[in-house]
Amino acid sequence: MDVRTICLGLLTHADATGYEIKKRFEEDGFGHFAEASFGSIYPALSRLTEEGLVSVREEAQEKRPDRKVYSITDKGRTRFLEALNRPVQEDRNRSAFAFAMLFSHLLPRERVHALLESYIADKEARLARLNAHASEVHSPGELFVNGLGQTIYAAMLDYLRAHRSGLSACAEAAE
Amino acid sequence: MDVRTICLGLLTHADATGYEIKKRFEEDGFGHFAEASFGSIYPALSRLTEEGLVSVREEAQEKRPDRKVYSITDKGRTRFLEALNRPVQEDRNRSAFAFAMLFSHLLPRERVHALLESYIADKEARLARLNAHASEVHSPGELFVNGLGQTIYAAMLDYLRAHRSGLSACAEAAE
DNA sequence: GCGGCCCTATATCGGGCCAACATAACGCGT
DNA sequence: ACGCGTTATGTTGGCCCGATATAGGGCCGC
Repeated sequence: MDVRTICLGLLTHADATGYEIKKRFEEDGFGHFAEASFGSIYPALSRLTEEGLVSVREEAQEKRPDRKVYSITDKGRTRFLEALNRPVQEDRNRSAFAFAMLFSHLLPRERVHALLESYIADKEARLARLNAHASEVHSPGELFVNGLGQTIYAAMLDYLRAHRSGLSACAEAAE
Repeated sequence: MDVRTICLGLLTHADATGYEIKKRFEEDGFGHFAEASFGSIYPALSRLTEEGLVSVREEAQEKRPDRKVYSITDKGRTRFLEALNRPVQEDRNRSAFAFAMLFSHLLPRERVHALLESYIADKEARLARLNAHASEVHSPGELFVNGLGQTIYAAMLDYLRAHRSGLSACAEAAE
């Protein structure tokens, strides 16, 4: 699932600029499963244009940089379907928080506590965002993925809240 | 949480070769939160050696490549603690499965079904591995992270099983 | 009214990281 | 005798991210 494919997917919904592609994933909360930085989106769109998988129209704006609005072409749609039918890669997750918790016995109690609390706050915010967005979801697939995300965050929050005090206590003893 | 830090962390537990570092994360099931490929582990260990954060002893084996067993140095432990006390990066998750499900209305019913079933089987296997490893866990931190992983997988499986038939039905209608 | 900050918007660059490949020998099954 | 899986190290091409650059607009406080 490279960034070019992610861009093609977004463009099957609606035309968009590179900036909008990035924002949409963040706002819709699908960032849990797929995201990309500007440093990969802009080159991806350039190359998709070269390959004829998307087309561009430049909308000159007064006193702002030109908007480059990208549209997916028929060739692009075909290529996207091919990508969807290739074997899917395994999930890749990386959590610096979880990694740090593996070494909680090496950390001061306050550090473990602060890490836990800010992690919980972050997950709460993400859950709320997904929940807020659930009503304006169109396709059954989006509803499914939104629900999956909410399920994961809710389960994590339950667990984190249930174990927050226990871990901090252990860290204290080892300090 | 770069690969050098991950390697240092593993080496606080026990000396290891590059090969063993990779295996340990896979076997222990912590691969959900942190993992690295050989293509980054070996260069990471070389550079850690240059920087004096780890030391190497070569164990020549007959008729096998030499094992290079790495040990963390005092300087390495200090550096690792510094890394643990720096602000943690946000989680990064990428799921080609979830991304594909966003476009289930573009896919044939059998494809959606096959994707779902193999995804469920994969998560079941990972949950089982975490569960099997829970008994041989030493530190409270590891127990916490193991439990967090199990919680996530269990919640995902509940959700996937509850919604597997619904999604396939929708894909059929759109085919 | 002006300095600071966030938002829109595009783009590049260094460096990190991965997948695939290369090498090499062993043991096990068939 | 052949292939396959496991131990073990390493390189390479290419993808991707984070930081940075550029640039004007709007808004808030002072």
